[in-house]
Amino acid sequence: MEKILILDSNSILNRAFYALPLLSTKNGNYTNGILGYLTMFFKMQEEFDCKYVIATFDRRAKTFRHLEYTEYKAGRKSMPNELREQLELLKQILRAMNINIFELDGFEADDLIGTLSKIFEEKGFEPIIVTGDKDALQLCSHITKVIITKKGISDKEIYDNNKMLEVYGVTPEEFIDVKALMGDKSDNIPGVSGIGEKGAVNLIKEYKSLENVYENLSNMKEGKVKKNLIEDMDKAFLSKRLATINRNVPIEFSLDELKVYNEFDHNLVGKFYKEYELKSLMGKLNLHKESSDNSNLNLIEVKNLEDINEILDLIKDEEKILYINGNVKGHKVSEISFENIFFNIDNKCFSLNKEVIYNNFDEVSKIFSSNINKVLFDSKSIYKVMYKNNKEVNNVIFDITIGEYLLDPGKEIEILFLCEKYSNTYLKQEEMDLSIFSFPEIYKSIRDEIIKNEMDNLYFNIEHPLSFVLSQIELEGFKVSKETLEDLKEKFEVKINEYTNKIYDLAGEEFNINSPKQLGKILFEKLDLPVIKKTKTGYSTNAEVLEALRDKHEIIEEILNYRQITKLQSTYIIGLMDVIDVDQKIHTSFNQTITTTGRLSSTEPNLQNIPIKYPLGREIRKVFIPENEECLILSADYSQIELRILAHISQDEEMVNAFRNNLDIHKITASEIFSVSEDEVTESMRSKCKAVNFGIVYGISDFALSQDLKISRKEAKEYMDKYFNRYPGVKNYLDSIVEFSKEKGYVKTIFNRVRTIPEIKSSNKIVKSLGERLSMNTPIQGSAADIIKLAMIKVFNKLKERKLKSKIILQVHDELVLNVYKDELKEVSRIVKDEMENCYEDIRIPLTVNVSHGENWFEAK
DNA sequence: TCTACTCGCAA
DNA sequence: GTACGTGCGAGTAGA
Repeated sequence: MEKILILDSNSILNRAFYALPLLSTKNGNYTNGILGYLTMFFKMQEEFDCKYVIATFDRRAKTFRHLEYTEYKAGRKSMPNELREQLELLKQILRAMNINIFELDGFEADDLIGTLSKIFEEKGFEPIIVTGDKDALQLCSHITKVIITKKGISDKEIYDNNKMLEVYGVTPEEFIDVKALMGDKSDNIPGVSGIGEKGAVNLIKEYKSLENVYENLSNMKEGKVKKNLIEDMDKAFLSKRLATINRNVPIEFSLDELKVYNEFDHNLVGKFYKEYELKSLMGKLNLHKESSDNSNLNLIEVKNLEDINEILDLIKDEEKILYINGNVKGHKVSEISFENIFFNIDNKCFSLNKEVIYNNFDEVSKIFSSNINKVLFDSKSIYKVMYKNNKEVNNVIFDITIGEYLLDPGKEIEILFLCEKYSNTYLKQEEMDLSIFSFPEIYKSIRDEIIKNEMDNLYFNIEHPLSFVLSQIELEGFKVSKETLEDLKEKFEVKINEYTNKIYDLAGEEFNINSPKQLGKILFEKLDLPVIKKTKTGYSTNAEVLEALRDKHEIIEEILNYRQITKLQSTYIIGLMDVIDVDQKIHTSFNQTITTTGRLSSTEPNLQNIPIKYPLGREIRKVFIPENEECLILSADYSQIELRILAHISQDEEMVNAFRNNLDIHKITASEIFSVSEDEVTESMRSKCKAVNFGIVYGISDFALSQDLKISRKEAKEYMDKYFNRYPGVKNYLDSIVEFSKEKGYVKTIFNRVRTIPEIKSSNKIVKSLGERLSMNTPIQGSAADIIKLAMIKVFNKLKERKLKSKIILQVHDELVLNVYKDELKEVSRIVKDEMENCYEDIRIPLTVNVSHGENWFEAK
């Protein structure tokens, strides 16, 4: 029997939308509902392989049910904008996929489905109805199946006549009467009060129909049920009319008009998927013509010196571009090495495995040091592995990963995806090696897009050269003192034991203090302390909660101490010990393509979050020491760079003046806000203003500010309002940037770094205000990131130009750390300060940098 | 071994 | 009523 798939589209889309997180494309289109819908569709199609597919939709017009009963579906939430905008797009995609769309004013999708399934059953088809809604169960039969999707899109239940009898004990037709009795909250169908699913099913099982229930009312035993039935008789019959799906909707069509699924233009649909970034669906299409044709992509395996010489010969033509994809493995610097390398010159592609590479390393190196222009994927790794072996990499003109990052920051960069996005090549995971064939197209597309978006200065003068600088910083590393680490470890261990014993004592039993679950049990059940806050899974035991309980029980203080010191011990002491390389140094790894604002991030280890706030944690900085006795650690940090940038772009007169006169900005702000003279500003006033400034820089909400300052949300809001009153220029600027973001959907930094803000279009108030804060904060934080990156390059080049031995060894967002030779201290201090302060000259107010030095990172502050 | 969750560090 | 800057990492708990 020929199968036909009928999709209750509104229902499925709705389920998918709420089941998946709110995904959006870089252009700000929401796609989660569509993705879920299509994923589910492909699953069904794979299982049933139907010749025809029909998608039915509700229309916005009122239906006969609304005319009969004005309250029908009353109180139902209107569709959120994020979902509504996906409807039209879904229809477009479905049409392209040869899926037949049925919708009709005055009728719900259910009625169309009922009618269609009846017609097709009569024509000898086997209809398969897919919906998230149990209403449709009345439509199943011995032939027609109804599939109910469960738990979003992953699970399903298949119903036919027999399954209905098995599960409910009633036939599909009888199920209408069950609904008439029990009603339906979501459709606002009243039913009979006091009768739920169980009661309704039992009545219909016994009497077979609603009509029969009422005919036999007199035989029924007295009681609540009978009373309710009598009282709600009108409601019951009304409910039946509402719940009955109309299977005689006037639709006319002939089979020849129906489009046959699978005869659609897969490439056209592929374009839709590509545009809307539905990459997981790509594999469902038969675009694999290109990838199955990949047999014509002939990767030449390089086996020996002779083959390498062939490449060396080819790259003599310096008009050409050499594309390189080198996979580097290994975490520690001492362990990194090539896993393999792919070259593409003039569309001739070569692969080298690690044996070949290392057996002929000098020859292979010549390819990298040659004069031909090169395009790389993840240039930093290549620099690292080559420079570690004292080999050069010359004439790198582009790095695909960094380019893509600028076009679409905050998204993981995958080569297979880039092949799809920019060169229409669909490769499977195991065909990854063939991606080198797509490099020329990917490169040209990304480069052109960068130029088109006026990001060429940002790319070529900042991000591109920065990659090399970072590679050198990582290779240089930060020397650490194992002895100091060991000392701290022992010291902390003693304390941890003390705290642990005290806590066990006070709790009256031993338990795992590290487990919030177990700790919660002790605190809030055994010791009966008041519950301040809950998490998804139980009691909250975070610092804020413990702080509030401090006076309630001695144990709290001990737990806070325990937490503080175990954090230091495990994350920092043990954590750092694990990553010390054979040269007694720690080599962090900077990620240049992670953050949405343009900041760097640091991993293995993260050296950008070494403690400083509290004395005990700060001790850890003593571990970080100079390279040798001739050296010192030098730290240079920008003073208030974000606020200075805010003053610069907002042109707020007061703020600009404050910085021009190099005043204490938090203090000034406090005297403004609290209307007192500067001398009268108390420490508490100042710290409040500092928190407000902080909030603006990091885009926190009034809620977060109130948490920080331990004040009410209202008060927090008041501080912010006062702040904006005193700095009208700032207020103006922030308002205008939010306007800009709403209109364009993105914001930019001083150097044209772009971040799209899809959140700003959200109908969810929380998400939208998050979007507004991101719009305000990204230009500030991002511009600061731009500037320090520029400074890093300038300092690096200056040190190199002067042939100084001192080196940059770390960046912590607004701080550069250097290993300085004592005999170079004066010169290096001057260079660092000068280059950092003056790397961006178009700024209206001075950037100031504080430079200090010491025997370790602790002292250099 | 993997994932989800909670917690806490920095700029 | 909700859950409210980011990125990294440790640890527990459950599959």
